[in-house]
Amino acid sequence: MDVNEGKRKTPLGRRVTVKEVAAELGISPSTVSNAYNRPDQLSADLRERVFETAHKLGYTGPDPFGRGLRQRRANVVGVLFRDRLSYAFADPAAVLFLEGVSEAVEEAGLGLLLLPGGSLGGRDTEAIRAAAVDGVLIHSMAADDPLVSAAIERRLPAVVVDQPPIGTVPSVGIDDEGAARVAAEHLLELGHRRLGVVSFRLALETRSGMVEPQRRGAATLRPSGARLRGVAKAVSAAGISWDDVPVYECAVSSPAEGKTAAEALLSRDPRPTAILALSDQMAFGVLEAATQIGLSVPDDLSVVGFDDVPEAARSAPPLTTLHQPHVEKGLQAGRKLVAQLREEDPDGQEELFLLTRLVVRGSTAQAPS
Amino acid sequence: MDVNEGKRKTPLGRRVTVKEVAAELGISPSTVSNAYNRPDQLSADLRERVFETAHKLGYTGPDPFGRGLRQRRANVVGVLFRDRLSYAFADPAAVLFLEGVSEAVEEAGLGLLLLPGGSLGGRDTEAIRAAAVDGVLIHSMAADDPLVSAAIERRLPAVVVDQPPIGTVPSVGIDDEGAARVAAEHLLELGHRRLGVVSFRLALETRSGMVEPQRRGAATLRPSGARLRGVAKAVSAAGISWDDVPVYECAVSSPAEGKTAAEALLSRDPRPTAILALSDQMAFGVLEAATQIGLSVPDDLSVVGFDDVPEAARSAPPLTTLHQPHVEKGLQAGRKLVAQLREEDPDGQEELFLLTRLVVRGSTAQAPS
DNA sequence: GATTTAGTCTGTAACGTTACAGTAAGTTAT
DNA sequence: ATAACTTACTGTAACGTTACAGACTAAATC
Repeated sequence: MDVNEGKRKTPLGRRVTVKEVAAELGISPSTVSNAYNRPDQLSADLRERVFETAHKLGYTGPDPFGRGLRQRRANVVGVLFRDRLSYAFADPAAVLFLEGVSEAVEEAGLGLLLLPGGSLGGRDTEAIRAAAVDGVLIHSMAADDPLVSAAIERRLPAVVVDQPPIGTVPSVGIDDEGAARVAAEHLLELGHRRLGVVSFRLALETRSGMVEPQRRGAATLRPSGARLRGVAKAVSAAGISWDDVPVYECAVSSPAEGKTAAEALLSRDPRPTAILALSDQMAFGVLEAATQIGLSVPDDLSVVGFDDVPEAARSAPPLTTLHQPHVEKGLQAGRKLVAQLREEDPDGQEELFLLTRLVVRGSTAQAPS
Repeated sequence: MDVNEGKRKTPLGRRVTVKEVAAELGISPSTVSNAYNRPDQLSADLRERVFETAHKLGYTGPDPFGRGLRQRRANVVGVLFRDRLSYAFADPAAVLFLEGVSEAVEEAGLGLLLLPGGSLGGRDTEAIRAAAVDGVLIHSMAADDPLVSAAIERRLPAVVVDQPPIGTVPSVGIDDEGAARVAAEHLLELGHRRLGVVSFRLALETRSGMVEPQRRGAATLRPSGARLRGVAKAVSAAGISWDDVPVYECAVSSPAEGKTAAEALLSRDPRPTAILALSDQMAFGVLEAATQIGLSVPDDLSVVGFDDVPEAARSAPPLTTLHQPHVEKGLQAGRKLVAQLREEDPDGQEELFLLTRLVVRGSTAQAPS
């Protein structure tokens, strides 16, 4: 149960503290502390002697816990993920986001603490309550997630990503609706009239399968909900009934799920001539399904992805996809959080939108006549 | 400079503590603490009342710093990376490793703190010294890296990955030499006699370019050094002089660098008929270079990768590569560390080797005659 | 009726650090 | 010669928590 059953002693017995180093040198503990934290407060000579005796006694620098308690600061920012961490690492888009975040925290000299959203079902708020962090980045969580409330309650500086601002908590994201609309319009302009959509999760709870029209509007996860709205607007504008466009919801954004989704969509009659996937990962699964069924992409089937992960340029065929600046998103979110930590005056309320663009590659073509 | 210039007050003024909650209810602070940490130590009724008043006063649970100081435990494990964190996230192999680590820490209910190895040049040991962690995973660092010494000096439970055990610190890795030998033998068995090798970094300092024979043995980074040894043994056994096999060292393991490397190798006369890349990322760059030069893979050029990242199965052509259980590696390393945290009796000295295997796909074929 | 056991709750003393206010001596300016 | 700085160091009081040893009651056992 508990992580520490055994005895809790350092090999050498007791832990060495500033006090002991100070005693050994006949100076004040403050001076030892200053040797590590404010070199300008003592002579270079004494500082050197402090380090020497510290090393001799086995003191390895200020204890993080004592320092944290005193300074009320951890020099760490937390990132809160919707699902288990291992899911985040399996999602290239999330990884690119983290790449950007890590750039921001590194330039500020902070550490990066990853916090799991708990096993998919049970939302365990313990980790977020007990985390020693100065601020937190909330990544793509449902608006009604108890984890978000737990984070907000701690009144830590925070930034939310891919979701509307909450109270005074600023946000960073893209225009999901507009972007998806552009992607759909690309297919419509190529003459496709029978589309299929592969979406990822629409709400907190997990499910896979076809999405009935009445459920489409009720998404609590902003990205998928807004994107479906964008597609709906595009097809309606083209004179196609949105209710007639089949939408498949995947529980996780993976090639395997995307393949399952494509199999379901492509077995319908009439068969779609184009599939729009709301993530590249799922689009790769769509490509695989098409190949397996014997459909040629883009001749028999056009496929559009969303994200433009690096692999999209290398797939067979190269994927037409909606580019989203994932790294930049992480960088901006991280910087926004760091700014809050520094200035303590939240520029609040602010919502930052990053630009997207359609990248046309080899997976889309004119609709077959 | 400092992260906190401004005033450090909670919106509501002072921070609420267990003491205040206790005072409000006329009970002992210990009891309030117990309400959160040891529910069996008080009546369900009182516990409920504690939570109520806590909420009323704005107390959001035990402060992580105070708790950490008292318990001498953070419930967090750190992962130490060789380079900047953003580099780690850009490397799929490192990400898969993290996926495994996160699985291990989640099953133990711990957080995951990522620690940068500092900007490539300057090794900043500050982050590792000041990190509030219970243990640390040291990922693929050079044996002589000052960061490793800093970590070891703190006498934290630790596990090193892809590198020999240090003192009593156990390790997890693969048989790099044997694995690389298998990969090379595959090419030799296909009749290739003119090989080229694309390696990643051999030592702590960063450089790119051809590797002269005398430098090949002096690698301080275990994976690349051992793998080159494996290739050397394979080619020597086939009657080829290792000194005649061109080796190109890339500063980072990326497609772009791999492409540059391949361009250098393929412009040599006589041109290699097979290239062995020590990572899939670099192999993808080799494929790209070949296509651009007008060489067909595998007809004109065979390419072998190393890692078997998921994308290897989807590239054009699908990549023959040496499979390495990255996720498993992270999982085992994480579990080993957690075991140390729990039992405090390091099973020490232990070195765990995971199994690898060659996965033959479409990027290798018989040597052209 | 005496003794044990179990269930609740309490008081205090660390945990290791650094912010802050201050002292004492030396240096420079007026 | 006095005042005003500067440099180098000191002492103490928190920071917020929980481990630990016990105390008090009520119920169970002999």
